[in-house]
Amino acid sequence: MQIIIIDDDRLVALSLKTILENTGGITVAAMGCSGDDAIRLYALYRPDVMLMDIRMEGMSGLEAGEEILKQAPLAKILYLTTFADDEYIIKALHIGAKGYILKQDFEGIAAALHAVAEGQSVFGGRVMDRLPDLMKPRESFNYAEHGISEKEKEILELVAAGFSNREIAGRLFLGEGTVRNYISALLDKLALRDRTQLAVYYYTEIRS
Amino acid sequence: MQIIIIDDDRLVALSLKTILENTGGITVAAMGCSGDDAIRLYALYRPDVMLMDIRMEGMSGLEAGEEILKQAPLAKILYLTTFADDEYIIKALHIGAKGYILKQDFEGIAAALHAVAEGQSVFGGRVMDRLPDLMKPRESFNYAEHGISEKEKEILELVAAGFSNREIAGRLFLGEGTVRNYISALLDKLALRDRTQLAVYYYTEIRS
DNA sequence: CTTTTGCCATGACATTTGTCACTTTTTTGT
DNA sequence: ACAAAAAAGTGACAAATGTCATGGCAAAAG
Repeated sequence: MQIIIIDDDRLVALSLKTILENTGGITVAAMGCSGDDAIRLYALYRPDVMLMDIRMEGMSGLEAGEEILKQAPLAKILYLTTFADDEYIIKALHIGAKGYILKQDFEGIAAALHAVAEGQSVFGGRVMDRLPDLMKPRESFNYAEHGISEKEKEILELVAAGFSNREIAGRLFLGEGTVRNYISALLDKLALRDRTQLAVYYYTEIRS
Repeated sequence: MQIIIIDDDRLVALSLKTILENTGGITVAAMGCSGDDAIRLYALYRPDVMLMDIRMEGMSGLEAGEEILKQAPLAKILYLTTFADDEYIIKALHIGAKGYILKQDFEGIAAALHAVAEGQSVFGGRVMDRLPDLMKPRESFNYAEHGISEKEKEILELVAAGFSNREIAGRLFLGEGTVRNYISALLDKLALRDRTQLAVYYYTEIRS
């Protein structure tokens, strides 16, 4: 398996090369220390896996990865990082990286590379711990606990969809005043002030 | 590395055992075909990794995994499945599984096992494709594209937080009428009707 | 049978909101 | 320094919104 290592700390890059080439089955085709290197070397060598630091001077690993994937959508990029930063994790996932592992887990990097080469995606232990938080478990909101009736729930959803009282009334075959009353009741029960706060509440607390 | 294989299709389990034991470094300590087997065998052998089918007769792999993790929080469970089902993926992540790969990718199972043994988490290619959807892509909204200025953006955020015009004016040291004008401009640019739709837009399009 | 309760409606009212035309102030380019 | 452009403000107005007190009505409860 051929890989390319990109890290702006040349010592780290060299250490990785030494470790990985001695674990068998891995050949380091080239090494670089910047995002530009990454793009250039990938196009040149087409390695099985690209092992890249996510945080570098100048062009970040993410931008470089995005560019590489634009040119070669099947490229396999494995990011290396020193800490599990939520922002980076999400962005890495979004651009289509094949993994995100911590430099601390250096014993596992070889195994991760093999798995990535086989088409799997790999995440370091501590990185994984962050994922469930980012991926909302979608804990269903309990309307009953707040004393919200079925009809009130319906109205709340329409308000949260951006409809006016008149539109809601038309949709539910109710009087416009009735809708106003329902909204008043909702505002009271949820301790809010106006329909906009109702919508905000819906998106932050209910649909979270 | 010692593992346990759990699959209610004995033929599949046997095939896996044969394949894995011939790839080197992997020993199958035991095999089972139910959730109960999984719990019992895990407690008995304490394997490095538990390779388990997620879909089984009776107790599902998920329930068994939950129970195992309750008794041994550090247990490493790698789920095997035939298809990438969103529901299962989320639940598997939530209970703390170390991976979720497809049986079709059998060439990569050994590599995945090694990575998991080293503490990483592994996801099959097709499984990974589903993750960004489940995890809001949070693709940074481009305010400039809609001709929205910095101040307008600020106001939009305050509206989306549920503040009234008076409150926004106070917070930004602006006149109340000015705030209204800004909101009018925003509504015009985004082709919306009122502040509530503005909040809805914020949560659905921007903060996705 | 009445009483209560929940759901729907109405009308009056104060407030907030959105629009518009226009002025003042500040920034900026040259 | 001066004119153009952008940002901030004003006031008037119509429409939408939220509150409240009140009443009809049907089903459930007593």
